[in-house]
Amino acid sequence: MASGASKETQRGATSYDVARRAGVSQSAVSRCFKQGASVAPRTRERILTAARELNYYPNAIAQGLITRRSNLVAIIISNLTNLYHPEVLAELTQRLSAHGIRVLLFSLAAESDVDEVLDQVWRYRVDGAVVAARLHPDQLAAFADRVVPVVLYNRVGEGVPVASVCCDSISGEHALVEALVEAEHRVFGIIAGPADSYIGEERVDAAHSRLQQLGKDCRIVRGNFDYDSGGAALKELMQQTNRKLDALICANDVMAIGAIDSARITFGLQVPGDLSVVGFDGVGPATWLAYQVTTIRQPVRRMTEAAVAMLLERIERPKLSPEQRLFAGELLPGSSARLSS
Amino acid sequence: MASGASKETQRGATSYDVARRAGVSQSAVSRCFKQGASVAPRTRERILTAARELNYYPNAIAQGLITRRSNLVAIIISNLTNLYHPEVLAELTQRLSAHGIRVLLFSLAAESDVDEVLDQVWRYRVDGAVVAARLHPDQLAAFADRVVPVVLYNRVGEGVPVASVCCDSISGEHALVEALVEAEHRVFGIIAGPADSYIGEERVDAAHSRLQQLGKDCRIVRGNFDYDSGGAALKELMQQTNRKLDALICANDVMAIGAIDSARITFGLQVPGDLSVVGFDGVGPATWLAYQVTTIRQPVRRMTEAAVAMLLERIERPKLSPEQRLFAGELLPGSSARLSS
DNA sequence: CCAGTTCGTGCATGCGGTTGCAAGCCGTCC
DNA sequence: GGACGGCTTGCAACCGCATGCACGAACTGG
Repeated sequence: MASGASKETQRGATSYDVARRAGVSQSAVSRCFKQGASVAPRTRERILTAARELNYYPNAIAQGLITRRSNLVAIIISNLTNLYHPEVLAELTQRLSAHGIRVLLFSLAAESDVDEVLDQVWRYRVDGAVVAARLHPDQLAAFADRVVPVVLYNRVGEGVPVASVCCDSISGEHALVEALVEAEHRVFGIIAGPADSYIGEERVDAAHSRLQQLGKDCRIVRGNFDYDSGGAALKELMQQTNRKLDALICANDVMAIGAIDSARITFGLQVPGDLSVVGFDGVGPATWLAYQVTTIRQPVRRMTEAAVAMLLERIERPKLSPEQRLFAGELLPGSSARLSS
Repeated sequence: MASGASKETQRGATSYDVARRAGVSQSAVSRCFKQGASVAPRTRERILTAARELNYYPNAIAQGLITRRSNLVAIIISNLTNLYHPEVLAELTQRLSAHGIRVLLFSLAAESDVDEVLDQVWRYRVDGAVVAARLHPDQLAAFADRVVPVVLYNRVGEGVPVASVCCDSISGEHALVEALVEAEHRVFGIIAGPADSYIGEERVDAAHSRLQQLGKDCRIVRGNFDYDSGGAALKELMQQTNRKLDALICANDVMAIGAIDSARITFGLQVPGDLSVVGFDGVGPATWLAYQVTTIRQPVRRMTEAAVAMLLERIERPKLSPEQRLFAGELLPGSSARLSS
């Protein structure tokens, strides 16, 4: 049934082939596959039968050419390996699929690839793009010029007004800091993300400023969001604080986990007994028994849903203003930090 | 510079626009963007200038229509969330990009979505597909019928001859089993993957049969590849073996980690002192200090490279035979198992 | 029974490129 | 000086489908 490669199926039957077999015109076939077009039930039946027999599927490429709608959306991700939410990508593609839109995936190995990627994005005449990578304002402006809607994911258009969906770093970090201060921690340290991560900086700034408001000083060391850098940064902070560190705020969960392991194994500390550690994101491993990281969980499902909704709206109505949607994360108490509550 | 939306850039300049501005025919423009076509240097210069001024990019959709090459490859993944190698996707897309091929990503939420996905795959006239999902033989046959090359990733065409790239489960599990037996473990347990995972079954069968050959008995409990199921399966095995279990073989690393945490925290055991645990895959967390899982690391880079190479070959020469490439994994000694070496 | 609708269908055109063919241009060689 | 060959370039015909328009048939109402 699935085999039997006749001449027609060899290279994909066309609407003409179907038309001939059903004894109608090509336009009838086209209408038959279009929602809400006027076709008599009997004809439709004949056409659908012929189509089935020929294994006909409308050529989306040709459709795209004539309708000027490719039904393609580009997803541009800076670094899949550092995407500690594989679910984000899965959720986005599944939600877009549900709306009849296909995903063209671009993964950047390096910042410098952005222009090459955009080149391809223009060529494929995508209907829109979801971007989880750092784009230069000029590059964002190029999207506006070409009237292709963009939604940034956990990024903001630095200077350029552009639609975005983010998890609220500021309120999240404030909550963490307040809980730590409330529990009377004394010596604070922060492990930042890489300097070129906007969201990393935002988290660190939020934590830092709230600490200052509450009259606490702190040391900041930079990591790069990965496991090893968490341990390395902890070591650095231990030196700087003469081992007095008792509260550690990490810009993401993976570094928090690295720091926890290092604290326990390298420094022989109790977590949270001697050192409280908090993270951000709520990734899978954060909930593992060995860690149970006290962290802020991003509402991934709601965020991806919002991103898709915003993008689809803007594909329909390109003039829509560049709304920014901010989602509050949920504080997961965990047990990597001593909290008073 | 990047702004200034003139009429021409509004909806994408066409080759006619460029031709008019450069004072040449449309075909000249086309040739100018085609590798190895004959265009006089002076003309080319004029055309490229005009193209730049108009922000012209050839319409890949139109090119695809006429050349019958979309330069699109579908990547079909069963469940991104369970893809414990995010790098696989990143590597595949980057390698394909390097060859001028774009990735159309399909993520399956459920098995039942396969037919819908294939529908779209046919419509977009992709040049080929990389599949890391379980397809029914009929579905694989459909690819053959339509002459669109497929390469399976860590899957095999059950009954259907189809190109594939796999990590050698059998030799990997044999190595692990032999090392455990050599170190004189006595009571063996296996945590299997879900029944519908071909590769999971293969790993378990390999471990089981080798154990039998070496005169060791073992108990098998099924998990589903995730963290929690590792702990749950360990609990089950502890009951079945009356707590005598001293060697645990897990079908993947994540379950191994779940089991390690559960052994230490729930059962108060030493790993590897009281219980040796081995996994499979070599995912990131397996190397974390707290675990250092003894496991088989898949050579992801070589495997993705091979997958891409095989696919490209078959796009050029569809008649190529359905080769299967098997890559040996590397034994990472780790420290979650007591080994004699 | 005829005029006015409504519905269904075919014709023809165009989306934005590619490419075979032939014509034009120019230099070369006998 | 004329024939010839190579390099450029334009012409025109598609690729597979969507869609405005016109026309015939069926249906309705007076």
